[in-house]
Amino acid sequence: MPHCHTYLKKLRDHGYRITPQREMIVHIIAHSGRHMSAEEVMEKTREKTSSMNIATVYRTLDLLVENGLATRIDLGNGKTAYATGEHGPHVHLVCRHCGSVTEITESDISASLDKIEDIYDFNCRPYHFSVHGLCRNCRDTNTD
Amino acid sequence: MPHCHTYLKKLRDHGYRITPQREMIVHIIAHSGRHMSAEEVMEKTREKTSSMNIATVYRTLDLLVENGLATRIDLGNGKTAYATGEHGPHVHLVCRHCGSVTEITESDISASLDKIEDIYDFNCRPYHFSVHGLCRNCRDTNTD
DNA sequence: TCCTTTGATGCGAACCTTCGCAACAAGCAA
DNA sequence: TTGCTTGTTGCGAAGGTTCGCATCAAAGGA
Ligand SMILES: [Mn+2]
Ligand SMILES: [Mn+2]
Ligand SMILES: [Zn+2]
Ligand SMILES: [Zn+2]
Repeated sequence: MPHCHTYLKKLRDHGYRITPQREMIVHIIAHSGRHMSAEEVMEKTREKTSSMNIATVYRTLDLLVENGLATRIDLGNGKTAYATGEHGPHVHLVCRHCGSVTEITESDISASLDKIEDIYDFNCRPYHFSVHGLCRNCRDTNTD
Repeated sequence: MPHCHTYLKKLRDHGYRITPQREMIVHIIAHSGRHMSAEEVMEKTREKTSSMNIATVYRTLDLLVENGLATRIDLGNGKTAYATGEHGPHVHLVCRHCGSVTEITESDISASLDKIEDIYDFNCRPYHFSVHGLCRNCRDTNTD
C-alpha cells in the first residue's frame, strides 16, 4: 500500500538523499491519492512537525515531477496542483469562464497520446493534464 | 490584416469599454502573431507611451482569454504566455527535464479533441495548449 | 456639448513560486 | 563510530500574478 518506499527508493537510486522532509512530503501526497497544492502539503506536515519550510515543499514536489514520480497540473484556480501515480491517469477539462473542472477518462484521448508517443517520441504518461476551454453552460450563455 | 478591430468589436459587443490601453494591448499581441508574456507586452507598449500599468496588461490579456479571443499557455519557463487566434491552432510538447518545446500540428490530436467536443460538450478550440512530459533525449539518458 | 453612470485604471499590498546563500546533515569511507 | 564531502534545508529576497480600493474616463442620454 505505501508506495512511498518505491518513490523514495527511486529518488535514492537517482542519487538524491533521503531526508525527513522528503519522506514526510512523499508520504503525504502519495497516501492522499489526490491533487494537493504546495500549501496543502505544508499544512499537513504541520500536524506532525513545525520544522518544514514552504520552499522545501516546492523543491521536493518539483523533484518528484522532474523524475516522473508526480505530475503538476493547472486546474485554473491560481495555484499549481501536484499528484503522484496513485492519482491515476486522466485529463481535466477546465472551463475558462466558470472554472468548473470535469474529469475525463484517459481512454477518450489515449489514441492521440499514443500518436504523440509514436510520431514525436515524446512521453506523456501517466496522462494527467488539463485542457482549458468552455463548458456547455458557459458556451450556451455566451453568444460568441 | 489588422484583426485588432474584430477583437475590439467583440469586446464592445460584449459590453466592455474600449480604452486606449486595451486598443494598444490588442494591437500588439494580435499583430505579433506569436506567444507573448505580459511583461513583453508591457515593454512593447513603452515604445509608444509610458502610461501603462502591468496590472492592466494582465487584466486585458485575461479578458481576451475569458472571451475566447486569446489563449493562455504554460511553456514551462515560469511565466504565462498569451496568443491570439493569429497564432493558429497547435499543441506544444514541453519536456519537463530539459525544457525543450516542440510544436505539433493540431491534426495529430484533433480526433481526440473532437471526441471531447462530442462526448463532454466541451469546447477547446482553437486548440492551443501544452502537454508536459519527457522528450526522447531526456528519456534515453534517464533510466527510470 | 455636458452630465451621469459605472466599468477601467493605477498603485500598492498580498499571494504564489523561485532563487541565492550560509548553515546543516545524509551518506559514505576509514 | 567518526569525520569529510557535498547535496539539502531554512530564510529572506525577488520574480510573476492577482487583488482591493480610490480615482478616472468611456459610453450613452439629456
Ligand atoms: Mn486529476
Ligand atoms: Mn503556440
Ligand atoms: Zn463553464
Ligand atoms: Zn528533454
